[in-house]
Amino acid sequence: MPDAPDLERLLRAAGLRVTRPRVAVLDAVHAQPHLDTEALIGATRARLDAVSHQAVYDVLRVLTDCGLVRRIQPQGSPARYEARVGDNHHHLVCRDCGTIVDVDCTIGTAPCLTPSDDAGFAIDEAEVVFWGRCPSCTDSRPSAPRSTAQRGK
Amino acid sequence: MPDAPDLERLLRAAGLRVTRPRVAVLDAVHAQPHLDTEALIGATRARLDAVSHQAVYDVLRVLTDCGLVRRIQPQGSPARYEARVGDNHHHLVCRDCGTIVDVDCTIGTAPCLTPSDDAGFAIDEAEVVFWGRCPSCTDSRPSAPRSTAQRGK
DNA sequence: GTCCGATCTTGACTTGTTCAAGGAAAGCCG
DNA sequence: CGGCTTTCCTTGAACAAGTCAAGATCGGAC
Repeated sequence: MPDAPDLERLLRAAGLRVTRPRVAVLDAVHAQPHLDTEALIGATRARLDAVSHQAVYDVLRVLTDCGLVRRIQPQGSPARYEARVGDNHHHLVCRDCGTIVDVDCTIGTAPCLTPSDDAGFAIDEAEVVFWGRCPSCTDSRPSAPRSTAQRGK
Repeated sequence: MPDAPDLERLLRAAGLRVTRPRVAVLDAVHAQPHLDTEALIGATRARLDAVSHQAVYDVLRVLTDCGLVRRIQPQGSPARYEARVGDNHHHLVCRDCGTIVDVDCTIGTAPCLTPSDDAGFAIDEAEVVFWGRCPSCTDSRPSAPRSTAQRGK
């Protein structure tokens, strides 16, 4: 996990100004992947006691736009962010508790799959989400109710 | 495309009461795939002049729960619905205008892919979204701004 | 050290969706 | 066909996530 100078370097390399909120948000995303915005606001405030939620939203947008973080948003979940970018990996999502786990892409380069018929589209990414039930949810409730993904609150 | 008696049969087969709103919503979803909720409310009202938005939300939830329609929700877009269910097909989404196109699954049976490492998950579905630019957007703006998917309003 | 423009704070506002209470209608039964 | 029960729909309010806008503040070039 990169330390503060590394993070600053990342920001500068992307042509962004280095500010305390940006470093803190970027650090939080590196520290814990797949957090939603609300959790990231909390994690950012733990690093830097006062930041507005708006600042976090802005920073996340900027970081996403310049490719320093990736935004993912499985159905039924608010936006989540992760720092693994550029390696085209995919995700496993638990239908019961909402847990997200990374999976490496089997193929390697983006887009790792190509559709049978591209309908004339210029495709640049294939996003894959594997839906299922994580080990602990499988154990606790062998056959759970079908519901849209709800994260354990 | 199924006609009214077919739709009623579908509802009954799923163990649901047949009501005018349900038939109308189901018909609308069959008629035009990939509409969002707001558009579906409009389409439903065209068939049946007064329906509350809440009824449409409820009906869509029920239809989704019993598998008569499928709910999809690409990043940055509100929920959309389609009547093709059970064939495990995937989607192509235009980053510029938000257009969604169906693509048949190359493999055939769900889950059509398996991750390199399933982390102990019991996986039942692999959802694939191909991101790119549709033919008309490619023509009009050879290199467009990167932005979260916005549908042309 | 100064200055300019990018960035953050504050606070209100949209949008998409859900909750809750009561009235209406579907379908069973006689 | 008419009543009864249960499910469904209407109305209206509430909620969550995210966005907009105006002004204060800070980063970094000079």
